[in-house]
Amino acid sequence: MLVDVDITQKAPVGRPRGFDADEALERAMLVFWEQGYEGASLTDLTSAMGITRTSMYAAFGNKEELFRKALERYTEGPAAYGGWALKEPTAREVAAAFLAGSVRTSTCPGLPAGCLGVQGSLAAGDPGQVARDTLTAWRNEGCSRLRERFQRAVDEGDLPPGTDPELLARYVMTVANGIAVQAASGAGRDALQKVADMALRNWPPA
Amino acid sequence: MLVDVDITQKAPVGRPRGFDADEALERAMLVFWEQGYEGASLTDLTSAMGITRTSMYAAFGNKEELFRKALERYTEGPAAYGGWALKEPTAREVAAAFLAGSVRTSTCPGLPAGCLGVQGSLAAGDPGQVARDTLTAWRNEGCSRLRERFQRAVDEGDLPPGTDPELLARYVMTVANGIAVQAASGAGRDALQKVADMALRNWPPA
DNA sequence: AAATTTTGCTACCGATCGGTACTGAACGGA
DNA sequence: TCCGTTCAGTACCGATCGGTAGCAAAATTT
Repeated sequence: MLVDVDITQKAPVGRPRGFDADEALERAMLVFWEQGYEGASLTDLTSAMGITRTSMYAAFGNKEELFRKALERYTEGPAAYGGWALKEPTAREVAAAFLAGSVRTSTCPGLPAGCLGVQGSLAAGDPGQVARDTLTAWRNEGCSRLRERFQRAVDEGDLPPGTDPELLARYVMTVANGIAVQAASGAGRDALQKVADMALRNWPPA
Repeated sequence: MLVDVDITQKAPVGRPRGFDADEALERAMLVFWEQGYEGASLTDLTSAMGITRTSMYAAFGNKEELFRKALERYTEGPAAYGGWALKEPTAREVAAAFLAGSVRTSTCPGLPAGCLGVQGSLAAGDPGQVARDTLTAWRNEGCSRLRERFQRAVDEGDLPPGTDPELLARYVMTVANGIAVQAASGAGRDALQKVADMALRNWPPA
């Protein structure tokens, strides 16, 4: 059996889709962010995306897949501060950048308050457990990235020997998660940045 | 028009209810805690409560009222540590007791992980906005209680003059909320207690 | 121009949602 | 004992849930 591999990526036979899939995904992400997985109905989603149910299923699979892809977009978009923070030179700057990014994204004007990775689905009934588990894994993944980064900082002498990277990572992630909840409760950016500053006042010295 | 006022409270005419309303409410609270407001269907709730839909509506009103009453029970039960913590003699002990209580309740074996006041409803669609607002008010109420307590601590000299009680309260509540999210993500009691300890290492001296 | 493929649309699927009408039985007060 | 009230249970309400079938129009390939 011969298979034609599309090298030029220019030959999608048939009528091309009439909407921007990226922008549609962006809209879906915002709805999930604001209303959570269970609270976002297909009607909410598709009307925000500007497409019909048929087009949505053809382009994204189903609601769970749409959520997964929206989370990926969230990770590379509003939550990209997580990856950037890991590149800071010192552990303390990593933590500060991570918390500052969390504050900024959770309180961004024009965007939903809080964090999709937290309020997307913390507790759910049967039909929403896949989404819930996906988000749990997402948060724990972030925690692991921080831990690895702090472990490196210990190895490099950036953090005092004997420092527990696991604890530090959990601590930073806990504060970030709390910031997200507080933002969803209506807390403002300045107040939360002060909280983030306070959370770093006891950081291990270099 | 004459009205008979029931002074003895011993004359409920008609057939008495055949179930323990308190225990039924307890069961409902657990379902809301585990699955959230939107994720808990009436079928889930009533089958856990061991009563029929009719009895539930007669005894508690509707789903929103049931949730409100379940939250009250949660406040006086698993979340009673909040009230106890305020009675500690010093601000630092208040904060420590609050966070320790948050860790214990969020990771109690046999109970759902996390905090009903957080994961009950952080983001919701239209039908769940009342529950969401109720929880937001509940969390902000807790924040206010802490602020008042810390204000008193400042007035009494327990905290250094110039200390910002609002910031302290927000800080403690943020960490507690983060602990709840972490517990819902599977974090264990010991790990979270270490996080709570770390969060208090920079507490203002007395 | 023919062939192919996806579009956008309506209408619909079975299942479940929160909530209620109706019924017969069980209980208390008179 | 009889009346009045509330019980628990079933069956059902309209609405909405996530997901699809079928179709004519549109757009790209060959």
